[in-house]
Amino acid sequence: MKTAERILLVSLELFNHHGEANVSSVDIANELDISPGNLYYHFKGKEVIISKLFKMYQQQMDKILLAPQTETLTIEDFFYYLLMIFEASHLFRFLYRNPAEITEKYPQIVKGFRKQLSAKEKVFQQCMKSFHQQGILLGDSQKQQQMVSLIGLIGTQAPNYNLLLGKDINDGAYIYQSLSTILFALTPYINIEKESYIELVGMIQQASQKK
Amino acid sequence: MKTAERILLVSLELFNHHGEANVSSVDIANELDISPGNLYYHFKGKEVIISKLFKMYQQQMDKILLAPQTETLTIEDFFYYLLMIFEASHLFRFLYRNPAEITEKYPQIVKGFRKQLSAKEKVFQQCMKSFHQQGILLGDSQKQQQMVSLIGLIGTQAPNYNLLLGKDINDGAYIYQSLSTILFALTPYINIEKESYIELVGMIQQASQKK
DNA sequence: GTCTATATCGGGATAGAC
DNA sequence: GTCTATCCCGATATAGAC
Repeated sequence: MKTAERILLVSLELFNHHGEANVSSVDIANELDISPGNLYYHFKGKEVIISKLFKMYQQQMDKILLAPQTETLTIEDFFYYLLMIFEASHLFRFLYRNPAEITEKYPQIVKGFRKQLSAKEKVFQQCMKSFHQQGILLGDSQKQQQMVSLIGLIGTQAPNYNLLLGKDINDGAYIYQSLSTILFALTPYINIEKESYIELVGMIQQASQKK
Repeated sequence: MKTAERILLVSLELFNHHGEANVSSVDIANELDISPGNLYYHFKGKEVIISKLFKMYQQQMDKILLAPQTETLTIEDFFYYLLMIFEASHLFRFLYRNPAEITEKYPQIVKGFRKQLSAKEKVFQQCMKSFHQQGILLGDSQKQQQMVSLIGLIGTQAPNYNLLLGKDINDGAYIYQSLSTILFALTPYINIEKESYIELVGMIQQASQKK
């Protein structure tokens, strides 16, 4: 593997586990057993590394967000879809660990970050709308909007909340909890057959054990 | 006002607005028009300042959490109660801006922080239980637990989510949204008369305009 | 591409005069 | 209590040899 690629992977690993602010360029170089000078030959500072990592994240997410939005979207589809989004975000979870600092320190990525967030919310909105049109979802557009916000909040902040509670988030177990919580909030508003509901719960549990 | 007190107030202000990590001891001294040396005479470093601020927060919160938990707690009581908690947290919002870093950097306060969090969850649990016993709340204990977690997540992470969306959180408008979201999630599970519901929504709106 | 050595900068922290 | 001056240290960044 090329050095540049190794730098990116190791940086991602270290950022995810210790937080971007707690990892210096020297730390990265040490982990790779290369000199800081060499690191700087490939990437002129942490900023460039992070920009690159963000682009990688963006590419992955763009693919997921472009997943076909059929008019006959099922609840199961939607949760599978959420799972994919959450798993992709988990791989780049350092970006969500401290959004305030990251966006202040690296203003270049703020725009992309916000754009992606609103893209996600838009997709969620479309899903809700589709459910509503199919008669699956009860509740006016205001309720739908609230559901979308709640999904956004849970999806982006669940890792931080778990960190706050002192839990280790590296295994990604919180993803399963997030999906459960969303299902909990959504259930009263949807028409879903009991067996479909049970199947969905099963799917979520299965996903959690895959790790 | 004594210098020590002024230091605490100004520090809190700066931390809340710019984030603890972005405010150096020199920044604090400059804002107060005193020398860094003088600052260190009163508080030996940022750590001591933050410990003190956290204690102040803890005292405020302890008072609120000790509020009498009657067996006839109403939904309105509960939301008023949440409002008090959220407002107190808002005054010390820097503590929630980057929990991961704060707890790593200042291990002394971690214990207190977690203890307080679990105290809050415990109180929420009692409230849910009370509602259940009064026949106000539907749902088994698992649902109740999920509700408690959701309230915890919203209560602690809503500011960060709004920061992520690029909103200014200093006016505290997100508090109103948080209460609305919690009401949105709770409503399907509670027996509440239409007029009580409307009154509650009114209370929340009123609180938001108080600022 | 990779190394060593070094420069720079900012924040944290202290000594000693007033 | 408050100031100035200074030190220490870690992180960023670069120059130049190999």
